[in-house]
Amino acid sequence: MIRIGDFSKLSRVTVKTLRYYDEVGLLHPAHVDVATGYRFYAHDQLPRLNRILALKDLGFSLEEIGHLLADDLTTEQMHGMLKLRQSEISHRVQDERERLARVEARLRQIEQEDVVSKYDAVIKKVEPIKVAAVRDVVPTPPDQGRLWGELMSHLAQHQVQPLEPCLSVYYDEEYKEKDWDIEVCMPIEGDVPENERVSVRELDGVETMAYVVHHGPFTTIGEAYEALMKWVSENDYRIVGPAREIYLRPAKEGIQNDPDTLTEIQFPVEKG
Amino acid sequence: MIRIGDFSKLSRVTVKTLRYYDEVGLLHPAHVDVATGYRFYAHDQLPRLNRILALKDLGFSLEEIGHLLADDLTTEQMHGMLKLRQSEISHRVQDERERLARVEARLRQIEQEDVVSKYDAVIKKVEPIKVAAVRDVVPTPPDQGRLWGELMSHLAQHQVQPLEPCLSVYYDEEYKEKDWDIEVCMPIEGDVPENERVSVRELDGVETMAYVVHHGPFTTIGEAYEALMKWVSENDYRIVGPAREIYLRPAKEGIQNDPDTLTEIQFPVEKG
DNA sequence: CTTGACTCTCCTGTTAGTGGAGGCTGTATA
DNA sequence: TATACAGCCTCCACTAACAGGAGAGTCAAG
Repeated sequence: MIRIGDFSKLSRVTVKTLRYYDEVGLLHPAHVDVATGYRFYAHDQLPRLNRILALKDLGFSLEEIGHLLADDLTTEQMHGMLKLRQSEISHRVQDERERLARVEARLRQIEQEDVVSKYDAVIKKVEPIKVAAVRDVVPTPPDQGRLWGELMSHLAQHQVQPLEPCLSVYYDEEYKEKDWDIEVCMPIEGDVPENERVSVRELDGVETMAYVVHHGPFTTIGEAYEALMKWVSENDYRIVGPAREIYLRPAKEGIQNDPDTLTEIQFPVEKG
Repeated sequence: MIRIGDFSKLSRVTVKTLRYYDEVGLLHPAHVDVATGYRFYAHDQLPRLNRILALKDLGFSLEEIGHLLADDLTTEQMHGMLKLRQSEISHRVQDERERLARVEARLRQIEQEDVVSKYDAVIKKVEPIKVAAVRDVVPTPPDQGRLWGELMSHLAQHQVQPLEPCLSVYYDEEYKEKDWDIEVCMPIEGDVPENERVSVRELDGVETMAYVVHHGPFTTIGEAYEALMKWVSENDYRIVGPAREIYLRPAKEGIQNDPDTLTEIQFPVEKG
């Protein structure tokens, strides 16, 4: 019979941990003195403790270890648990490696430009969203105001309450000097009749959407695009769909340099 | 002014999380109604929230993010934090990859032998330990009994209380049919005079000691050695020192096949 | 006025233990 | 034999970053 302190030295497991394993039922002492509550361990409990340590080392939780030890499972079951563990760990490895790549991209950015970017790119998931939309080719982005006029008057005409926030989709794949293919969208609930100018449809949901939020006048929105595109390429993503601009707080009617607008720029992306 | 639910939809951050960030001081709402306690956010709080998400994505804790946002730090400080993060993450990646290798080694073992080994190899750290020892070449391991006799009588002669557990060190690098170079060791406290047979010294501590515990008669201890050596090679370690046998519960005087002995077998190892 | 959606605070639970307070127990020494 | 002290006990609080839920108050629409 070995007292807890000696068993702790023998096994190199702290006394606290041994008591905890007793409490959660992983390893009860061979004998407990009823009068004093002292725990006494037997030598032959060491193999069990070592099995616990080995399984912990493989990444199993204490609860899983409890089942593994209690259920006396078959080789196939053990095999299955290990397979599961394997896939979980390799996912974690993958995640951490991507995180590492992001950190390194940030480091490179700081080293090259010696300044911390004001833009923070993040990935999120975007749900599908029902919108009323007008799509057309306009000379320059500010000219989309005309499309907004069309869309809003159509909605007003049918007494549909638009939801917040509105957005535009930019379909051109490369940069253009003029003639932009733009769709202006208003999220709606319920139904609105379509016509030859106004369509009603669902914008696709996107699993991995990279985005930044631009705070400032529209005239400097190019910086946000630049920052986001740089982040996308440095983090080994590629753009797989049209960009969106979400007008979180739009400019006052037609004022192009309202200094207090808030615009989210989104790119659907995929790894590689 | 945006209510918490809408701000949650806008940012794709749960209401619970927003309340938590308020509580820990990461992001207080722009305004809180004193009467109702309702939180109201402003559009221009989104960039800050996105910065929080981006930093979280890089692996910073919320506490670190708090400092990063509050202290308005220099480029060099940011650089330093990122470097630290980089090294932490790459360590984690390394750890997880080693864990993955261990899981895969177990899987291979199950697939090849279709049976779950009764031995569980684990790595632990071993502290230096002061011992009295007798080292000599003996024909076969069971002949070390003679050395034990010498050692014990010396200790008894000087009235030194031996500590538990005793151990042997096996110095031969390759397997031998006969003539084993063995040192028998008794941990002691305090001082004992040496003589030409008995030395007193410190056994080295070992950072990474691989070990298994053998439960059963000495005659089958070969299986434990085999299992440990297999584990060592499968997990890409190599043996970098003499093996030790720790007699956790020794056999009754000279009985080679006491079925209830407990022996720990240790190999100092290194990665690669 | 009622309904239902939204919000509030407060409490508990999550992992695998660690740290500490306050109080027994067992042994060695004076 | 008294006492010091190491070792042991239980119970409680704490960790990170929230999630889930109870019970109660708030708001706008019908």
